[in-house]
Amino acid sequence: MKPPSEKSAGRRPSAPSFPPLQPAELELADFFVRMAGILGVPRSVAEIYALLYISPEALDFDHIQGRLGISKGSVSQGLKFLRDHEMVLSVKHPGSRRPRWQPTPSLAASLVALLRSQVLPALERAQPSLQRVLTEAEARGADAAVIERLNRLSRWNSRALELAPLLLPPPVP
Amino acid sequence: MKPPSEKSAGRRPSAPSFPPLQPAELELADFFVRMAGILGVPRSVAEIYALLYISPEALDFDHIQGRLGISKGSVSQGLKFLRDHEMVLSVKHPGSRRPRWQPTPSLAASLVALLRSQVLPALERAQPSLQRVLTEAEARGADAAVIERLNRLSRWNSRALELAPLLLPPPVP
DNA sequence: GCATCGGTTCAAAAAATAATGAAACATCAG
DNA sequence: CTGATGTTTCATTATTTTTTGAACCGATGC
Repeated sequence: MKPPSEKSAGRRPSAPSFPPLQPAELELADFFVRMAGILGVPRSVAEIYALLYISPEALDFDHIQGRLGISKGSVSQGLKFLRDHEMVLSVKHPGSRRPRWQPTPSLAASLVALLRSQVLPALERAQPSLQRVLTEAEARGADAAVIERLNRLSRWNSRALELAPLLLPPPVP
Repeated sequence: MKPPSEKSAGRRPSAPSFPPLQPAELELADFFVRMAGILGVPRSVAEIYALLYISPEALDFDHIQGRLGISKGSVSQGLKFLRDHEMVLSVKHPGSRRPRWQPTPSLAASLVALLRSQVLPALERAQPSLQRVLTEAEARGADAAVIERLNRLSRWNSRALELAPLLLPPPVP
């Protein structure tokens, strides 16, 4: 399916004056990249998260870019993604205009938010479709076993939809 | 992240003598494709599953290829994937040499098998890494908060590993 | 044997996704 | 206002993943 191309071990050049990732940092990044891969989150995003996760201090934009050796665009988009999913927080250091970033306290909550954003929309979009398919099948007097299958699927989906908001309460924006 | 290219709505030409997917079938296929997409399962695989799911009869290789209008290679690989993940069963119709395929009775079980195969290996590979990262951090007297984070992560991971076989019992092959 | 059926494999082509970086934009300080 | 700073946008490029199809392989029947 997706044997996620291992070879990217070769380090990219870091921007001037920022040290590249150290072995332990690399290893953690690797872990996050792999996990993120399961849900199709791009590596640059996972790397940013890993870096913030292992850093004692909140880091600003340039630090992130410099240490990971990735482009401005990637950092910007990566942070946007992480922000949107409530996986990072900005702290405003006094004396500097640039926000610094750190992971939100609860990784669990972050994962929940992420799943939520991935799965829920799919379930929602599916609901009317499944309904239609089912009705159509019944209308044309389709095979009983098939109708039963479709029924189960549709019930599943709507139950999941009902439950979702309870288990994964949406943030109050 | 992955706005899964909608445009593939244009139907591919079906092989001679097999009708293309009907609207209801298309709609169901769409649903499965979307769901599969979340876990990075390729569309051809999802389409095959959807077709079997909505068909009253088990279908053979040529039927699948013909109705979906995809290549032999894709059908072969797709069926292999579905077999490997215990999502389809072959029934041998008497009088014909070719196996016919149908979905396994429990979609839930299938999903579990799929998740299992995706998540478990990642957790396993991660365990020693996380351990190393943690030890290293402690050894060099890293920031206490970071050590705490890493600890939690590592504990999480190993707990998940312990639990996994209980929740998702491996098949007896 | 050897020809045909049923598929599988795998290198090459096509499609999808992610990363880059220059230009555009927004905000703040003066 | 105006210039500098800090970030976002987005067309282009690079990378990765998926699909294709022809060559190949292993039955099975003759």
